[in-house]
Amino acid sequence: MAPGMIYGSAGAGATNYFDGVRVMSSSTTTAKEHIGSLFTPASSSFLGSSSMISFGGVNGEKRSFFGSFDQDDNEADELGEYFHQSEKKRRLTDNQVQFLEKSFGEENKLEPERKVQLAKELGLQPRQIAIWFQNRRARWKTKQLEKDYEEMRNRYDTLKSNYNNLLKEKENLTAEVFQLTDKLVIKEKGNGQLALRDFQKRSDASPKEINDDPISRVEMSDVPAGVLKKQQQEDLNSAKSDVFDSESPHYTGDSALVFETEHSELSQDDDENFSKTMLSTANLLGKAEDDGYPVTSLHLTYFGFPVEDQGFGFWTY
DNA sequence: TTGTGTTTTATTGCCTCC
DNA sequence: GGAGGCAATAAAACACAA
Repeated sequence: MAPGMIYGSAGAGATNYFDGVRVMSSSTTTAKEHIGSLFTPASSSFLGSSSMISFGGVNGEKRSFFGSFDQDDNEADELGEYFHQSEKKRRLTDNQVQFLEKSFGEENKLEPERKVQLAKELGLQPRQIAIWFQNRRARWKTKQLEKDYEEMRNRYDTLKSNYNNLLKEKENLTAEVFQLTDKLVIKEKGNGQLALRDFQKRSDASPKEINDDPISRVEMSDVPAGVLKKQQQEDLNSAKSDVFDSESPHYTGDSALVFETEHSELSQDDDENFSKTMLSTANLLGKAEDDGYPVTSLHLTYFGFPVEDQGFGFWTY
């Protein structure tokens, strides 16, 4: 705003303010002209308006009003200083701001009556009160947004932390499963009792039977190709165990191998589900591998899958 | 003292409501 | 159509480091 202008000049189609009231007009008459005709220095009710009139040459100096403000000064001195500021934008006094803040705290919207009342009490233009409230609402909104953002970020951080903890827990549990599996394998090795007596039953179960089973069918899609291939090989009786060598006392010269595990103790009914269990196991191993846990030939071997790579095979474990 | 960033006051244009 | 709210913006006032 140019110095000396009162709430904006009346340019073509411009918005003007007369005594705090917004005037939408194309008139070229400036608000100053209106105010000037009404200005009466003795009128206390016009103090606010006078604050918006150019004081160029009255004081000549620019001074920091807030910086020099003494809290002990009375209201009159304060207003006096207020009006002695230069013609440009003037900051409200501490007392004025305090008063407005208090009012804003009570209600952040401004009814017309309240606006006029505040303007009278503070010696300001009603329009100035309206502007102050508008700007104050904008500041409040910004602060509120920052607060909301901070709150959401904290919630996100908490969720993320919980997620990471769960992930870690899952990793630990998976590692534990593998450790226990390894121990079981070692235990089996110690017993040295690998049985093949169930071999015949299992080898009788054709791949078709397995794949026709609804449970197996669902799980088949999750079995890694490599593991599946081995399983199919086994089921087709086309592969010869590479784990047992021909000199092993348990070697029968037949294709698949079966360890002597709890499986051998299973009932006839349970045994029929053995192939399904094998697929489930393969599924588990495949998932573990997907999760980044190395599935060794040891694991495959333990669960009854033929393993070709003997670099770290069963007997040398 | 000066440059620069922040805050405050005020304007403008658009929108909604009555 | 007028009054008032809001977002975007301008510009003065202010704070502060170099």
